[in-house]
Amino acid sequence: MSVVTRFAPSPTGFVHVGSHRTALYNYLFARQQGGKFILRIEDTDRKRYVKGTVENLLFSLQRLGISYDAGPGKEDDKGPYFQSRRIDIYRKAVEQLLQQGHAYRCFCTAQRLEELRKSQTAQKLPPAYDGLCRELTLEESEQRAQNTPFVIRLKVPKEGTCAFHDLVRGNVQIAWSQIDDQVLMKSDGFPTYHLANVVDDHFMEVTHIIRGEEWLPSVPKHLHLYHCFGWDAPKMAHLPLLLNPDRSKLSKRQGDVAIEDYLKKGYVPEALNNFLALMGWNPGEKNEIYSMEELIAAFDINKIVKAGAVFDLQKLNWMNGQYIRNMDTARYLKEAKTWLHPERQRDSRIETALLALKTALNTFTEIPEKLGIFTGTPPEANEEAQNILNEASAQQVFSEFLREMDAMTELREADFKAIMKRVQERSGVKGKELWMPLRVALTGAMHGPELGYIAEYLGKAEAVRRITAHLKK
RNA sequence: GUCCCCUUCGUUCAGUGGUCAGGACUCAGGAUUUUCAUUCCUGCAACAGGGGUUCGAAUCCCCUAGGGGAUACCA
Repeated sequence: MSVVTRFAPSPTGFVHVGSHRTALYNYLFARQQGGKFILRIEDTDRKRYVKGTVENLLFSLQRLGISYDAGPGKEDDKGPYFQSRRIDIYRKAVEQLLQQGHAYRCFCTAQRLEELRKSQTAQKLPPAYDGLCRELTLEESEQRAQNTPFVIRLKVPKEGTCAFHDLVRGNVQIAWSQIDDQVLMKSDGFPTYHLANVVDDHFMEVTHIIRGEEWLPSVPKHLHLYHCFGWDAPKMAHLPLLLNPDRSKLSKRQGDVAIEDYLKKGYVPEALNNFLALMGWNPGEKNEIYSMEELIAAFDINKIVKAGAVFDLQKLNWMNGQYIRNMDTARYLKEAKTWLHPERQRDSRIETALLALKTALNTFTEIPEKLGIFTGTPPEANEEAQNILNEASAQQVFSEFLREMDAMTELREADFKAIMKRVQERSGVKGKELWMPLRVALTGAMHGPELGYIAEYLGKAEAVRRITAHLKK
Protein backbone atom coordinates (compact mmCIF):
# COMPACT_ATOMS: atom_id res chain seq x y z
CA MET A 1 0.00 0.00 0.00
CA SER A 2 1.35 3.36 -0.89
CA VAL A 3 2.08 5.89 1.80
CA VAL A 4 -0.27 8.76 2.56
CA THR A 5 0.64 11.41 5.10
CA ARG A 6 -1.13 14.56 6.06
CA PHE A 7 -0.57 17.90 7.65
CA ALA A 8 -3.67 18.93 9.56
CA PRO A 9 -3.37 22.35 11.12
CA SER A 10 -6.16 24.34 12.64
CA PRO A 11 -6.59 27.90 11.45
CA THR A 12 -6.24 29.60 14.80
CA GLY A 13 -3.30 31.89 14.18
CA PHE A 14 0.11 32.13 12.64
CA VAL A 15 2.09 29.11 11.46
CA HIS A 16 4.29 27.98 14.31
CA VAL A 17 7.78 26.82 13.35
CA GLY A 18 7.12 23.56 15.18
CA SER A 19 4.00 23.15 13.16
CA HIS A 20 5.95 23.76 10.01
CA ARG A 21 8.46 21.12 10.98
CA THR A 22 5.61 18.66 11.38
CA ALA A 23 4.45 19.54 7.90
CA LEU A 24 7.97 19.17 6.60
CA TYR A 25 8.45 15.70 8.09
CA ASN A 26 5.15 14.55 6.66
CA TYR A 27 6.18 15.95 3.32
CA LEU A 28 9.67 14.43 3.37
CA PHE A 29 8.36 11.04 4.31
CA ALA A 30 5.64 11.00 1.69
CA ARG A 31 7.95 12.19 -1.06
CA GLN A 32 10.61 9.73 -0.14
CA GLN A 33 8.17 6.84 -0.14
CA GLY A 34 6.69 7.94 -3.42
CA GLY A 35 3.43 8.50 -1.56
CA LYS A 36 0.88 11.23 -1.19
CA PHE A 37 0.96 14.25 1.07
CA ILE A 38 -2.33 15.90 1.86
CA LEU A 39 -3.32 19.09 3.61
CA ARG A 40 -6.43 19.18 5.73
CA ILE A 41 -7.77 22.19 7.56
CA GLU A 42 -9.11 21.32 10.98
CA ASP A 43 -11.52 24.13 11.52
CA THR A 44 -14.03 22.53 13.84
CA ASP A 45 -13.68 25.05 16.62
CA ARG A 46 -15.69 28.02 15.54
CA LYS A 47 -14.73 30.00 18.59
CA ARG A 48 -11.04 29.88 17.87
CA TYR A 49 -11.16 30.43 14.16
CA VAL A 50 -9.05 33.38 13.09
CA LYS A 51 -9.83 34.94 9.77
CA GLY A 52 -7.11 34.95 7.17
CA THR A 53 -5.06 32.20 8.72
CA VAL A 54 -5.87 29.66 6.04
CA GLU A 55 -4.54 32.01 3.39
CA ASN A 56 -1.56 32.67 5.59
CA LEU A 57 -0.91 28.98 5.99
CA LEU A 58 -1.17 28.28 2.29
CA PHE A 59 1.20 31.14 1.61
CA SER A 60 3.77 29.87 4.11
CA LEU A 61 3.72 26.38 2.68
CA GLN A 62 4.10 27.75 -0.79
CA ARG A 63 6.93 30.07 0.16
CA LEU A 64 8.78 27.22 1.80
CA GLY A 65 8.27 24.99 -1.18
CA ILE A 66 6.04 22.37 0.39
CA SER A 67 3.47 21.23 -2.11
CA TYR A 68 0.54 18.97 -1.33
CA ASP A 69 -1.12 16.44 -3.55
CA ALA A 70 -4.60 17.03 -2.22
CA GLY A 71 -6.07 19.73 -0.06
CA PRO A 72 -7.62 23.18 -0.26
CA GLY A 73 -7.71 24.26 -3.87
CA LYS A 74 -6.67 20.78 -4.91
CA GLU A 75 -9.77 18.78 -4.26
CA ASP A 76 -10.22 15.18 -5.27
CA ASP A 77 -12.74 12.47 -4.48
CA LYS A 78 -11.49 12.19 -0.87
CA GLY A 79 -12.32 15.80 -0.04
CA PRO A 80 -13.49 18.27 0.96
CA TYR A 81 -10.38 19.16 2.90
CA PHE A 82 -11.98 21.56 5.32
CA GLN A 83 -13.46 19.74 8.26
CA SER A 84 -16.17 22.33 8.56
CA ARG A 85 -17.49 21.04 5.26
CA ARG A 86 -17.50 17.43 6.37
CA ILE A 87 -19.96 17.69 9.23
CA ASP A 88 -22.37 15.21 7.68
CA ILE A 89 -19.67 12.59 7.55
CA TYR A 90 -18.95 12.97 11.24
CA ARG A 91 -22.63 12.93 12.17
CA LYS A 92 -23.13 9.71 10.30
CA ALA A 93 -20.11 8.17 11.92
CA VAL A 94 -21.09 9.18 15.41
CA GLU A 95 -24.63 7.95 14.85
CA GLN A 96 -23.21 4.55 14.06
CA LEU A 97 -21.25 4.62 17.29
CA LEU A 98 -24.37 5.59 19.18
CA GLN A 99 -26.42 2.80 17.69
CA GLN A 100 -23.75 0.25 18.41
CA GLY A 101 -23.36 1.36 22.00
CA HIS A 102 -19.81 2.63 21.61
CA ALA A 103 -20.85 6.17 22.38
CA TYR A 104 -23.55 7.84 24.39
CA ARG A 105 -25.32 11.15 24.71
CA CYS A 106 -24.35 13.14 27.74
CA PHE A 107 -26.80 15.71 29.04
CA CYS A 108 -24.67 17.01 31.85
CA THR A 109 -24.46 20.77 31.93
CA ALA A 110 -21.24 22.68 31.79
CA GLN A 111 -22.01 23.79 35.29
CA ARG A 112 -22.26 20.27 36.66
CA LEU A 113 -19.05 19.30 34.90
CA GLU A 114 -17.35 22.30 36.41
CA GLU A 115 -18.45 21.40 39.91
CA LEU A 116 -17.50 17.80 39.38
CA ARG A 117 -14.02 18.81 38.36
CA LYS A 118 -13.69 21.10 41.32
CA SER A 119 -14.60 18.47 43.84
CA GLN A 120 -12.36 15.92 42.17
CA THR A 121 -9.43 18.28 42.26
CA ALA A 122 -10.20 19.08 45.89
CA GLN A 123 -10.04 15.38 46.68
CA LYS A 124 -6.82 15.14 44.67
CA LEU A 125 -8.46 12.86 42.19
CA PRO A 126 -7.73 13.10 38.48
CA PRO A 127 -10.51 15.17 36.94
CA ALA A 128 -12.63 13.03 34.69
CA TYR A 129 -16.20 12.55 33.66
CA ASP A 130 -17.98 10.40 36.23
CA GLY A 131 -20.11 8.53 33.73
CA LEU A 132 -23.48 9.74 34.93
CA CYS A 133 -25.05 9.49 31.48
CA ARG A 134 -23.04 6.49 30.37
CA GLU A 135 -25.65 3.90 31.18
CA LEU A 136 -28.68 5.76 29.84
CA THR A 137 -30.68 3.54 27.53
CA LEU A 138 -30.82 4.51 23.90
CA GLU A 139 -34.52 5.11 24.16
CA GLU A 140 -34.25 7.41 27.10
CA SER A 141 -31.35 9.14 25.51
CA GLU A 142 -33.24 9.72 22.30
CA GLN A 143 -36.20 11.05 24.16
CA ARG A 144 -34.25 13.54 26.22
CA ALA A 145 -32.38 14.59 23.12
CA GLN A 146 -35.62 16.05 21.78
CA ASN A 147 -35.48 19.03 24.06
CA THR A 148 -32.19 18.96 25.95
CA PRO A 149 -28.80 19.96 24.62
CA PHE A 150 -26.24 17.20 24.73
CA VAL A 151 -22.80 16.12 23.71
CA ILE A 152 -21.79 12.68 22.54
CA ARG A 153 -19.09 10.88 24.46
CA LEU A 154 -16.98 7.89 23.62
CA LYS A 155 -17.46 4.88 25.85
CA VAL A 156 -13.91 4.14 26.80
CA PRO A 157 -13.00 0.76 28.32
CA LYS A 158 -12.73 0.85 32.10
CA GLU A 159 -10.11 -1.79 32.59
CA GLY A 160 -6.86 -3.01 31.15
CA THR A 161 -4.22 -1.08 29.31
CA CYS A 162 -3.86 0.22 25.82
CA ALA A 163 -0.56 -0.82 24.31
CA PHE A 164 0.61 0.54 21.01
CA HIS A 165 3.68 1.07 18.93
CA ASP A 166 4.96 4.44 17.95
CA LEU A 167 7.58 4.87 15.23
CA VAL A 168 9.46 7.35 17.39
CA ARG A 169 8.65 6.29 20.96
CA GLY A 170 8.60 2.56 20.55
CA ASN A 171 6.11 0.62 22.68
CA VAL A 172 3.87 2.73 24.87
CA GLN A 173 1.29 1.61 27.40
CA ILE A 174 -1.45 3.64 28.96
CA ALA A 175 -4.04 2.32 31.36
CA TRP A 176 -7.62 2.72 30.18
CA SER A 177 -8.50 3.98 33.63
CA GLN A 178 -6.55 7.09 32.73
CA ILE A 179 -8.65 7.81 29.71
CA ASP A 180 -11.73 9.94 30.05
CA ASP A 181 -14.95 9.39 28.14
CA GLN A 182 -13.93 11.85 25.49
CA VAL A 183 -16.47 14.20 23.96
CA LEU A 184 -16.75 13.36 20.26
CA MET A 185 -19.51 15.70 19.26
CA LYS A 186 -20.03 19.06 20.83
CA SER A 187 -23.44 20.48 21.65
CA ASP A 188 -23.15 22.76 18.65
CA GLY A 189 -23.11 19.69 16.46
CA PHE A 190 -19.45 20.04 15.54
CA PRO A 191 -17.06 17.18 16.11
CA THR A 192 -14.05 17.43 18.38
CA TYR A 193 -10.56 16.86 17.07
CA HIS A 194 -10.55 13.24 18.14
CA LEU A 195 -13.57 12.21 16.13
CA ALA A 196 -12.93 14.30 13.06
CA ASN A 197 -9.30 13.32 12.94
CA VAL A 198 -9.91 9.60 13.09
CA VAL A 199 -12.76 9.69 10.62
CA ASP A 200 -10.85 11.82 8.15
CA ASP A 201 -7.64 9.90 8.41
CA HIS A 202 -9.58 6.76 7.67
CA PHE A 203 -11.54 8.02 4.71
CA MET A 204 -8.56 9.87 3.33
CA GLU A 205 -6.63 6.63 3.61
CA VAL A 206 -3.83 8.08 5.66
CA THR A 207 -1.21 5.45 6.38
CA HIS A 208 1.14 7.37 8.65
CA ILE A 209 0.22 9.94 11.23
CA ILE A 210 3.20 12.15 11.94
CA ARG A 211 2.37 14.82 14.50
CA GLY A 212 3.56 16.55 17.65
CA GLU A 213 4.22 14.79 20.92
CA GLU A 214 1.35 16.59 22.61
CA TRP A 215 -0.96 14.04 20.99
CA LEU A 216 0.67 11.00 22.47
CA PRO A 217 -1.64 10.82 25.51
CA SER A 218 -4.73 10.79 23.31
CA VAL A 219 -3.62 7.89 21.20
CA PRO A 220 -5.70 5.36 23.19
CA LYS A 221 -8.88 7.31 22.45
CA HIS A 222 -8.06 7.31 18.79
CA LEU A 223 -7.16 3.66 18.74
CA HIS A 224 -10.38 2.81 20.50
CA LEU A 225 -12.29 4.77 17.90
CA TYR A 226 -10.64 2.86 15.08
CA HIS A 227 -11.52 -0.32 16.91
CA CYS A 228 -15.17 0.65 17.35
CA PHE A 229 -15.48 1.56 13.71
CA GLY A 230 -13.78 -1.65 12.73
CA TRP A 231 -11.02 0.20 10.89
CA ASP A 232 -7.31 -0.40 10.77
CA ALA A 233 -5.34 2.32 12.53
CA PRO A 234 -2.55 4.08 10.67
CA LYS A 235 1.03 3.89 11.89
CA MET A 236 1.99 6.71 14.18
CA ALA A 237 5.04 8.83 14.85
CA HIS A 238 4.97 11.42 17.59
CA LEU A 239 7.56 14.12 17.11
CA PRO A 240 9.53 15.74 19.91
CA LEU A 241 8.60 19.31 20.69
CA LEU A 242 10.55 22.42 19.81
CA LEU A 243 11.69 24.22 22.93
CA ASN A 244 12.59 27.67 24.22
CA PRO A 245 16.14 28.15 25.48
CA ASP A 246 14.80 27.41 28.99
CA ARG A 247 13.43 24.14 27.63
CA SER A 248 9.77 25.00 27.91
CA LYS A 249 7.54 24.53 24.89
CA LEU A 250 8.58 27.02 22.23
CA SER A 251 6.42 30.06 22.78
CA LYS A 252 5.97 33.55 21.52
CA ARG A 253 7.11 35.13 24.75
CA GLN A 254 10.68 34.12 24.21
CA GLY A 255 11.17 35.05 20.60
CA ASP A 256 9.69 34.60 17.20
CA VAL A 257 7.77 31.42 16.60
CA ALA A 258 5.90 32.14 13.42
CA ILE A 259 7.29 31.11 10.07
CA GLU A 260 6.28 34.48 8.68
CA ASP A 261 8.34 36.23 11.35
CA TYR A 262 11.42 34.51 10.03
CA LEU A 263 10.49 35.21 6.45
CA LYS A 264 10.01 38.84 7.35
CA LYS A 265 13.37 38.91 9.02
CA GLY A 266 15.11 37.89 5.88
CA TYR A 267 15.64 34.21 6.37
CA VAL A 268 15.94 32.10 3.25
CA PRO A 269 13.14 29.53 2.91
CA GLU A 270 15.59 26.77 2.03
CA ALA A 271 17.63 27.54 5.12
CA LEU A 272 14.54 27.44 7.28
CA ASN A 273 13.60 24.03 5.94
CA ASN A 274 17.12 22.74 6.27
CA PHE A 275 17.41 23.97 9.83
CA LEU A 276 14.01 22.74 10.95
CA ALA A 277 14.53 19.36 9.35
CA LEU A 278 17.63 18.92 11.44
CA MET A 279 15.77 19.66 14.67
CA GLY A 280 14.87 16.18 15.71
CA TRP A 281 16.57 14.23 13.02
CA ASN A 282 19.97 14.09 11.41
CA PRO A 283 21.49 11.94 8.71
CA GLY A 284 24.59 11.66 10.86
CA GLU A 285 27.05 13.03 8.38
CA LYS A 286 29.56 15.83 8.64
CA ASN A 287 27.71 18.00 6.18
CA GLU A 288 24.61 19.73 7.47
CA ILE A 289 23.58 21.67 4.41
CA TYR A 290 20.84 19.81 2.59
CA SER A 291 18.64 20.80 -0.29
CA MET A 292 15.04 19.65 -0.20
CA GLU A 293 15.88 16.85 -2.63
CA GLU A 294 18.72 15.71 -0.42
CA LEU A 295 16.52 15.85 2.64
CA ILE A 296 13.93 13.71 0.93
CA ALA A 297 16.54 11.17 -0.02
CA ALA A 298 18.20 11.07 3.38
CA PHE A 299 15.15 11.27 5.63
CA ASP A 300 14.70 8.29 7.91
CA ILE A 301 11.58 8.18 10.00
CA ASN A 302 13.15 5.59 12.26
CA LYS A 303 15.93 7.95 13.23
CA ILE A 304 13.79 10.70 14.66
CA VAL A 305 15.03 11.79 18.04
CA LYS A 306 12.85 11.40 21.12
CA ALA A 307 13.95 14.40 23.14
CA GLY A 308 12.72 17.93 22.60
CA ALA A 309 15.04 20.33 20.81
CA VAL A 310 15.88 23.88 21.76
CA PHE A 311 15.40 26.23 18.85
CA ASP A 312 18.89 27.63 18.39
CA LEU A 313 18.95 30.95 16.59
CA GLN A 314 22.74 30.99 16.35
CA LYS A 315 22.79 27.94 14.21
CA LEU A 316 19.90 29.14 12.09
CA ASN A 317 21.81 32.35 11.48
CA TRP A 318 24.90 30.50 10.45
CA MET A 319 22.93 28.24 8.16
CA ASN A 320 21.11 31.14 6.62
CA GLY A 321 24.45 32.80 5.94
CA GLN A 322 25.55 29.65 4.16
CA TYR A 323 22.51 29.81 1.93
CA ILE A 324 23.08 33.46 1.14
CA ARG A 325 26.72 32.89 0.28
CA ASN A 326 25.90 29.94 -1.95
CA MET A 327 23.03 31.68 -3.68
CA ASP A 328 23.56 32.41 -7.37
CA THR A 329 24.27 36.05 -8.05
CA ALA A 330 21.08 36.84 -9.91
CA ARG A 331 18.81 35.56 -7.16
CA TYR A 332 20.95 37.11 -4.47
CA LEU A 333 20.76 40.53 -6.08
CA LYS A 334 17.04 40.23 -6.64
CA GLU A 335 16.32 39.24 -3.06
CA ALA A 336 18.78 41.68 -1.60
CA LYS A 337 17.21 44.59 -3.43
CA THR A 338 13.88 43.96 -1.78
CA TRP A 339 15.54 44.91 1.50
CA LEU A 340 16.55 48.31 0.25
CA HIS A 341 14.79 51.63 0.63
CA PRO A 342 13.00 52.42 -2.63
CA GLU A 343 15.37 55.27 -3.38
CA ARG A 344 18.36 52.98 -2.98
CA GLN A 345 16.82 50.49 -5.35
CA ARG A 346 17.11 53.11 -8.04
CA ASP A 347 20.77 53.57 -7.29
CA SER A 348 22.47 52.27 -10.40
CA ARG A 349 25.61 51.24 -8.57
CA ILE A 350 23.93 49.51 -5.68
CA GLU A 351 24.64 46.05 -7.08
CA THR A 352 28.33 46.65 -6.64
CA ALA A 353 27.80 47.28 -2.96
CA LEU A 354 25.41 44.37 -2.59
CA LEU A 355 27.89 42.01 -4.18
CA ALA A 356 30.56 43.08 -1.75
CA LEU A 357 28.26 42.26 1.17
CA LYS A 358 27.42 38.75 0.09
CA THR A 359 29.86 37.05 2.39
CA ALA A 360 29.13 39.35 5.28
CA LEU A 361 25.44 38.57 5.72
CA ASN A 362 23.64 36.09 7.88
CA THR A 363 20.24 37.51 7.10
CA PHE A 364 19.01 40.03 4.57
CA THR A 365 17.83 42.34 7.31
CA GLU A 366 21.45 43.24 7.95
CA ILE A 367 21.72 44.88 4.56
CA PRO A 368 20.74 48.47 5.35
CA GLU A 369 23.10 48.58 8.29
CA LYS A 370 26.04 47.02 6.46
CA LEU A 371 25.44 49.18 3.45
CA GLY A 372 26.30 52.22 5.50
CA ILE A 373 29.96 52.04 4.65
CA PHE A 374 29.08 52.56 1.00
CA THR A 375 26.26 55.00 1.19
CA GLY A 376 26.92 56.93 4.35
CA THR A 377 29.23 59.86 4.89
CA PRO A 378 32.52 58.48 6.13
CA PRO A 379 33.11 58.95 9.83
CA GLU A 380 35.93 61.12 11.09
CA ALA A 381 39.03 58.94 11.22
CA ASN A 382 39.89 57.98 14.78
CA GLU A 383 43.36 58.46 16.18
CA GLU A 384 44.73 55.19 14.92
CA ALA A 385 43.31 55.77 11.49
CA GLN A 386 44.52 59.33 11.51
CA ASN A 387 48.04 58.14 12.12
CA ILE A 388 47.84 56.00 9.06
CA LEU A 389 46.79 58.98 6.99
CA ASN A 390 49.73 60.98 8.30
CA GLU A 391 52.40 58.52 7.26
CA ALA A 392 54.72 59.80 4.58
CA SER A 393 54.15 56.60 2.61
CA ALA A 394 50.44 57.21 2.72
CA GLN A 395 50.90 60.54 1.03
CA GLN A 396 52.95 58.87 -1.65
CA VAL A 397 50.24 56.27 -2.20
CA PHE A 398 47.67 59.00 -2.51
CA SER A 399 49.50 60.94 -5.14
CA GLU A 400 50.32 57.85 -7.15
CA PHE A 401 46.74 56.71 -6.93
CA LEU A 402 45.50 60.08 -8.03
CA ARG A 403 47.85 60.00 -10.93
CA GLU A 404 46.40 56.62 -11.94
CA MET A 405 42.99 58.16 -11.77
CA ASP A 406 43.93 60.88 -14.16
CA ALA A 407 44.40 58.29 -16.83
CA MET A 408 41.06 56.60 -16.22
CA THR A 409 37.60 57.56 -17.27
CA GLU A 410 35.95 55.40 -14.69
CA LEU A 411 36.88 53.32 -11.68
CA ARG A 412 36.00 49.65 -11.93
CA GLU A 413 36.34 46.95 -9.36
CA ALA A 414 37.70 44.65 -12.02
CA ASP A 415 40.56 47.05 -12.70
CA PHE A 416 41.27 47.89 -9.11
CA LYS A 417 43.87 45.23 -8.40
CA ALA A 418 45.86 46.24 -11.45
CA ILE A 419 45.69 49.88 -10.48
CA MET A 420 46.96 49.05 -7.03
CA LYS A 421 49.73 47.00 -8.50
CA ARG A 422 50.94 50.00 -10.43
CA VAL A 423 50.61 52.26 -7.41
CA GLN A 424 52.70 49.79 -5.50
CA GLU A 425 55.40 49.76 -8.13
CA ARG A 426 55.56 53.51 -8.47
CA SER A 427 55.43 54.32 -4.79
CA GLY A 428 57.42 51.39 -3.54
CA VAL A 429 54.83 50.95 -0.78
CA LYS A 430 53.15 47.59 -0.33
CA GLY A 431 50.96 45.49 1.89
CA LYS A 432 49.02 47.15 4.64
CA GLU A 433 50.83 50.42 4.17
CA LEU A 434 49.62 50.52 0.65
CA TRP A 435 46.01 49.59 1.21
CA MET A 436 45.18 51.02 4.61
CA PRO A 437 45.64 54.70 3.78
CA LEU A 438 43.29 54.35 0.86
CA ARG A 439 40.77 52.45 2.94
CA VAL A 440 40.80 55.09 5.63
CA ALA A 441 40.67 57.93 3.13
CA LEU A 442 37.78 56.32 1.29
CA THR A 443 35.71 55.01 4.21
CA GLY A 444 37.03 56.64 7.35
CA ALA A 445 37.36 53.20 8.88
CA MET A 446 40.01 50.51 9.08
CA HIS A 447 37.65 47.64 8.37
CA GLY A 448 35.15 46.92 5.70
CA PRO A 449 34.37 45.05 2.51
CA GLU A 450 36.83 44.75 -0.33
CA LEU A 451 38.17 48.12 -1.31
CA GLY A 452 37.66 47.56 -5.00
CA TYR A 453 33.91 47.36 -4.57
CA ILE A 454 33.89 50.43 -2.39
CA ALA A 455 35.94 52.34 -4.92
CA GLU A 456 33.71 51.35 -7.80
CA TYR A 457 30.60 52.20 -5.83
CA LEU A 458 31.96 55.63 -4.97
CA GLY A 459 32.97 56.20 -8.53
CA LYS A 460 36.03 57.91 -9.79
CA ALA A 461 35.01 61.46 -8.99
CA GLU A 462 34.04 60.79 -5.40
CA ALA A 463 37.06 58.59 -4.76
CA VAL A 464 39.33 61.28 -6.09
CA ARG A 465 37.57 63.89 -4.00
CA ARG A 466 37.95 61.89 -0.78
CA ILE A 467 41.58 61.16 -1.36
CA THR A 468 42.42 64.68 -2.34
CA ALA A 469 40.87 65.80 0.90
CA HIS A 470 43.54 63.86 2.75
CA LEU A 471 46.39 65.01 0.59
CA LYS A 472 48.81 67.34 2.32
CA LYS A 473 50.29 70.09 0.30
C1' G B 1 -1.98 15.76 42.09
C1' U B 2 -2.33 11.74 38.31
C1' C B 3 -0.74 9.54 33.74
C1' C B 4 2.63 9.50 29.65
C1' C B 5 7.22 10.89 27.33
C1' C B 6 12.26 12.46 27.64
C1' U B 7 17.68 12.98 29.73
C1' U B 8 25.32 12.43 25.40
C1' C B 9 29.73 18.91 25.03
C1' G B 10 26.40 25.69 26.22
C1' U B 11 22.99 24.25 21.66
C1' U B 12 22.00 20.45 18.00
C1' C B 13 22.72 15.72 16.08
C1' A B 14 26.01 10.71 15.75
C1' G B 15 27.03 6.71 18.65
C1' U B 16 21.94 0.54 19.84
C1' G B 17 27.84 -4.06 24.91
C1' G B 18 34.48 -3.27 23.68
C1' U B 19 35.07 4.12 20.28
C1' C B 20 40.98 8.35 22.19
C1' A B 21 32.60 9.13 23.05
C1' G B 22 32.28 11.74 16.80
C1' G B 23 30.19 15.88 13.63
C1' A B 24 27.82 20.79 13.21
C1' C B 25 26.78 25.72 15.63
C1' U B 26 28.89 28.95 19.38
C1' C B 27 33.54 30.28 21.71
C1' A B 28 39.20 30.52 21.75
C1' G B 29 43.77 30.24 18.94
C1' G B 30 46.19 29.94 14.16
C1' A B 31 46.70 30.20 8.56
C1' U B 32 45.04 32.78 4.07
C1' U B 33 43.31 37.92 2.84
C1' U B 34 44.99 45.18 2.10
C1' U B 35 41.29 45.17 6.60
C1' C B 36 36.52 42.96 7.89
C1' A B 37 33.87 38.90 6.21
C1' U B 38 34.55 34.29 3.74
C1' U B 39 37.51 29.80 3.56
C1' C B 40 40.85 26.33 5.94
C1' C B 41 43.33 24.19 10.34
C1' U B 42 43.68 23.42 15.66
C1' G B 43 41.61 23.59 20.39
C1' C B 44 37.96 23.98 24.72
C1' A B 45 33.71 21.34 25.98
C1' A B 46 29.21 15.95 27.42
C1' C B 47 27.29 10.25 28.60
C1' A B 48 21.97 13.69 35.13
C1' G B 49 22.82 10.63 39.86
C1' G B 50 22.64 5.84 42.22
C1' G B 51 22.12 0.71 42.04
C1' G B 52 22.26 -3.74 39.27
C1' U B 53 23.20 -7.38 34.69
C1' U B 54 27.98 -8.44 32.22
C1' C B 55 34.77 -10.18 31.50
C1' G B 56 33.23 -5.34 29.73
C1' A B 57 28.27 -0.48 29.70
C1' A B 58 26.60 6.15 27.03
C1' U B 59 24.39 1.69 25.06
C1' C B 60 20.28 -3.57 28.73
C1' C B 61 17.21 -3.50 33.70
C1' C B 62 15.60 -0.90 38.29
C1' C B 63 15.33 3.41 41.41
C1' U B 64 16.00 8.67 42.19
C1' A B 65 16.31 13.49 40.38
C1' G B 66 15.34 16.99 36.68
C1' G B 67 12.70 18.60 32.32
C1' G B 68 8.52 18.38 29.12
C1' G B 69 3.61 17.02 27.63
C1' A B 70 -1.41 15.62 28.69
C1' U B 71 -5.26 15.84 31.94
C1' A B 72 -11.43 20.90 27.89
C1' C B 73 -18.07 20.80 24.54
C1' C B 74 -9.11 23.74 22.01
C1' A B 75 -6.51 21.63 18.60
